[in-house]
This record gives sequence, C-alpha cells and structure tokens, in this order.
Amino acid sequence: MAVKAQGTTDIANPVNLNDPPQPLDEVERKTAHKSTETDESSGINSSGGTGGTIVELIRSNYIGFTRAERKLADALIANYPVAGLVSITEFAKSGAVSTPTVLRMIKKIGHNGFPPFQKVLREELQETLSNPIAKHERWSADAPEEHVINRFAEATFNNLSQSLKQIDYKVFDKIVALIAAKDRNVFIAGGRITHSIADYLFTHLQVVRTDVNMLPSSSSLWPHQLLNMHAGDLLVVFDIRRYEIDLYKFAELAAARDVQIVLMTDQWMSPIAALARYSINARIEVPSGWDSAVVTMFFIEALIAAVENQLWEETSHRMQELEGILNATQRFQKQP
Amino acid sequence: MAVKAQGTTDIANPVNLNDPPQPLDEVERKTAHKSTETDESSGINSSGGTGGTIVELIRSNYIGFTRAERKLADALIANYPVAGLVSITEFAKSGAVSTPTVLRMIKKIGHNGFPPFQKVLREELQETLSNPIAKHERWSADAPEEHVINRFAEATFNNLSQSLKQIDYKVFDKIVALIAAKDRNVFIAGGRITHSIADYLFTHLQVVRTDVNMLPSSSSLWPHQLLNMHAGDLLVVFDIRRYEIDLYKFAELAAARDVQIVLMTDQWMSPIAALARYSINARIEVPSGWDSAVVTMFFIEALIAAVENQLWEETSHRMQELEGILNATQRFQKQP
DNA sequence: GCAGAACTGTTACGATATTTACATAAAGCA
DNA sequence: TGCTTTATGTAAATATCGTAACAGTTCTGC
Repeated sequence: MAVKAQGTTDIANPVNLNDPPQPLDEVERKTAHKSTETDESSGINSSGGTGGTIVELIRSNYIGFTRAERKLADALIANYPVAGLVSITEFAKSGAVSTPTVLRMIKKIGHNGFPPFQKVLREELQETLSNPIAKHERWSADAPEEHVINRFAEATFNNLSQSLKQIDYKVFDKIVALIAAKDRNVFIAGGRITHSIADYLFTHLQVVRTDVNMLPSSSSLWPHQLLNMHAGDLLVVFDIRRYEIDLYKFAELAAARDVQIVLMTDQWMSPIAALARYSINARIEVPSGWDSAVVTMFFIEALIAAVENQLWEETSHRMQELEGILNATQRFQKQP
Repeated sequence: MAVKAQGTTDIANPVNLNDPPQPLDEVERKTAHKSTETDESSGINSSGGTGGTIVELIRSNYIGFTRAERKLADALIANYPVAGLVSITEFAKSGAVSTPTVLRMIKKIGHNGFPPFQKVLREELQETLSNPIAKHERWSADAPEEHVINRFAEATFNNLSQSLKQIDYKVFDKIVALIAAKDRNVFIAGGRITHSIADYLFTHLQVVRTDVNMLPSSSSLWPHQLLNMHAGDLLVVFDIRRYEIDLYKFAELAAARDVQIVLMTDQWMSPIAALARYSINARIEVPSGWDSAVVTMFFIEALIAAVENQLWEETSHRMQELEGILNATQRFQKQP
C-alpha cells in the first residue's frame, strides 16, 4: 500500500469510484528495454518470436512493452480473447490507445499485422472451445486446475465472499467511528504471526491520524504500554488461531482500564471477543499448513479507507505534508 | 429448438472441429414447408423473432432457411461461434455461399446487418467465457451497494482475478524452486510500506527453511547485509509504487554480486524488474488514497504453501519441532 | 536545463469489407 | 414444356478498416 505516485490528484479525492484515478505507468522506459535483454539472457523471456499462444507471448514480452502497449495488453487479457476479436479500431478504443499502438504491440510479439494476429486468436479460441475441459473454471487459465495457485485462489475467493456475507456493516461503521475519533489514543497489538499485519495497519493509520501506537513485538514490554492507556482509548488487537495467552492477558488488563477493544480474529473467534466491543472475523482457511491473512488484510485496508474518508479534512492535509516530506528525502523514483 | 427437419447429427453436435459434419442441403423444399406448420402449431418454434442466442435462433429458423442459407448455418454451427467471427467474405466462403446469402440469413434471424450480428456473437462468447462468479452483484448483502466495503470488495476481487489471469504459473513454479533450494541463503527486503508484508513472508519462510534473513527496515543498514550475500543467493524484494530509490540501488548492488533477484511488484512494475530474474505483479488499485496489498499477500501465501509442499519432508519436521517449542512456552491457549 | 531519443497519437491513403441493386439461375406449378 | 416465383450470385457503391508516414509530446541522460 504505497502512497500513490500521482499524489495530489487522487489523493484529493480518495474514495471515488466514478472517476477513478488514471493509472500511472511510471516504469522507466530504458529500464524496460534493458530488462528485455537481461531477461532474455537469463532465459525467461521467449524471444518475442512466434512461439506460444498470444497470452503467453504477451506475458513474456510484457516487460518490453511501453505504457500504452501495456494498457492494451491489460485490456486484452481482461477480456481474453474476445477483446481482440473486434476491429483494430475498437480494440484500440478498449485499451484507450491509438490504433498504431495496437500495430506496434502486435509486431512486438512477432506478428505481422492485425489480421494475422486476429487469425491466431481465433484459432486459439477454437482450440479452447473444442477442448472438452472447461478451462474457464480455473482462475489462472493456463495453470493446471490442481496447481497450488488455482487451489489457493479458490480458497481465497471463498474466504473473501464468505467473510463479506457474514460481516455486519453497521459494526464495520462503528469500528470506523471508533478509530476516527481523534480524542482517543489508538494502540495496536498483534501476535507472533499477526504482528506484521498489525504493523501494516499501524503504518497506514499513522498517516491518517495522530496518537497511534504500535505495541512492541515482545510481549514482555507490553505492560509498560498499559501506563499510557486510559479509559476511552482504543486497542485494536489481532488474534488469529492459535490464540495467544499473552494477548488475552493484555486485553484483559486493558479492558480493566476501560479501554475499548476492537478485535480482528478468525471465524472461530479468539477468546478476546468476550472482552471486545466489536470484532471482525475473517475466514482464514487455505490448502496449506498455515492460515491465510488475505481477508484480514482486506478488512484492514477497507477500514483505513473508511477512516481516511471520514477524516478527510485532516487526512488530506497530513498526506500532502507527508508527500512533501517524502519528496524532500528523495527516497522515491522520480514522479512523472 | 425446432424439430430437426433433416434429422442430421450436425445440429445436435455444434462444436466439433476435428470431424466437421457434412452439411446436408438436399432437403426437400416441400417437406420443409410442411414441417413449418407442424412445428408452429405445436408451439415449439419461437416466432423466428429476435429473442435467444444465435444458435437458438438458427435452429428455430432452420426450416425457414433456403438451401444456401442452411449450408451457411451448418458451417457456422459446426464451428460455433468462431466461424462467424471472421469477415463476411470469409464466412460466406466457409459455407460455400455468396456474401448476400449471409446477409439474408442474418436478416431472417432478426438481425440488422453483419456487424450487429457479429457483435451479438461476441457478446455471447464473452458471456460463456467469463467466470460466473464475476457477476457478483453485491458482496456484503446487507450493506448498501455504495458502501465502502462493497466497493472495496469489488475492487479487490477484480484485482485478484486480473492478477491471476496475468500470472504465468511457470514463473511461479520457478520462484518456488528458487526459494526451496536449500543451498542458497534467502534475503528479504521491503520498502516503507511493504516492509510489513516482507516481514510476513519472513516469519513464515523461517519455519519452512533455514538461512532466511530479513533486511532491517532502515536502509542505511542494508550495505552490511551485502557482505553476507554471495553469488547464487536469493533476494526477494518488495517494491510497489512509489518505487524506492534505496531499494533499487540495493538490488543493483546485489545483482552485481550475482545474487538472484525475485521481485514482488505491481502492475506497473518497479524498475527493479530489469534486474530481477522473475517478477510477480499484483494488481493494487482500490478506491482509496492507498494501494492494496491484498493480492501481494495472496501470492506470498501461495508461494509459502508451494515451497512448504516442495520441501515437505524437512518442513513437516521443522513444524513439529516448532510446535513443541511453542507448546513448551505455553504461549498459546489450550487447543480444543 | 537542454539535446536527443523514445513514445504516442493524428492524419491520410490504399485495401478490404459490407451492403444494395440487379441479373441470372433454379424450382415449382399448370 | 413454359410461365411464374423464388433463390442465388455478380457487380458496383459505399463505408469501414488497416497501415504507413509524420509530427507532437514525453522522457532520458548528460
């Protein structure tokens, strides 16, 4: 979750779907060209020649593509292959580029003109359609169905939609209001695994508002923090199975001080739920020895966006200031 | 669907490339006319109007077609719908008829010209190819559609499926192999925002294998780490817009030492891509002033699962050991 | 900050596609 | 068989498309 490159424009207008910020494709051109060579020498990129399907060709040449070409490639892949089965004019329009750009991209992947390109696209499609196996059931179309990536995708989508079905948006809004209330301090705590996720929330929340504190990863240092926590303050705690005893004890102590607790947990719910004012439970099961944090991340980001939205007056100010500081440090690649 | 006038198999078997059925055009006119009445009286045929898909329309109007039109219809159904996604000239040729015949048939099934007809064909195809889940109206059923949570869900879902469409699973597998190779050290680096995410990878990878190192968050300490990095080692670097100069420089130095670089970046690709052996790009746009890390998390988890899978012999051992240690510390709540 | 390179879109032209009008061929019917 | 109706293809016109050359713009490197 980086600060968006173009800063001012869309930062002045953070949650606005109707008028989405224009993507910035600020990869250095030269870099891209260099990379073509580099990659080719390392054998990743196919020659950019004629072998392979169109998608594969696009993927392997993506690094050599220019901004406009990438936009076009994205549009094609998004509606593959139908987006390419129209006239070159319409195709260009669907990628919001000009027709010559289409030609140039096509030539880069080793085809000789639009009609031949389209012919290949049709042949591929015919091939796909006459293949009895329904390829479109898979998430990553070219990976085998049983490939980790497809099984993971399946599980993750289920987790996400399940969690969304279960969440009460009023609770969500209440949590947003709690976090947005400037008159209270916010403390964030995570466990062994969830620590990084808690940290992610911390990093962002820090920009949005003042008085945000992250508890150190070593639980032995937590009691000290209690001294700074007062009635009405907010503790956001992450506890995902296996639920950690230290976290619970800490939450108990905080609750005893009349600190409000918001809990981010899983579907089985940490015992901290009993102490918490509100909890959000995310589905976490994936085909792996671990649990997934993807849905938890989703909720964190949605929360941040909502808080940011609510505090827009102050936040925009803070973000602009941050923007200025970051620019001054010259920490980032040049902006377009 | 009409009672098949000529009783051939080709209509019942529309998608069959390898052995395209011979179109039968020797049907008696007279018979066809008779059957029209029969079918209509039995109410099977729709009026021959505009409703339904192209195949359906063709089938229900088949008896009203002339010989040449049937030849054309047969050719289309034999290679449905790809045969119709070419120019009218070619389409006519594939049915061995003239172009006006194509026009006439199209008008008979209630379309206004060749382009509109083809458009419908494409839309149908898109419908077939597109994932059923993609048409999710609302994610959190009880929240208003324009609620942050729904708009965020929409964006995240798109990000995830887009990213999955673009990823080359062979690249994914190569990365897994790189990480799983025990004979090299693994270093993980993240930027200002991505640091927490890098840390998440670190936490998990540590369990799965030995010799995993996380670079400190302060970039001034990175050069020291370089001393420990040798040819053949692996550097996993997270760089999401705005791309950080320090990260690039560090990657450059690592590359100079023949360290293999795997890059986790966004769709616009960090310039580090030029130095990287492989990159994974995740879609990151959400309706917020920030970018989303959800997809990146997804890939991390999928990677960990895949590596874990590959190294299962050793990993299971390590995990059991870890389990024992954690139990001994009594850090967790009792297991259910 | 400036020169040069690279990228991108606009324009124009030749080629192709679509459509209409019309002539020819085939089929139906007495 | 010969007349009428229907079906089909040919040819010309019109619109659209694909492509190449060019020029404006943005980016890069010194």
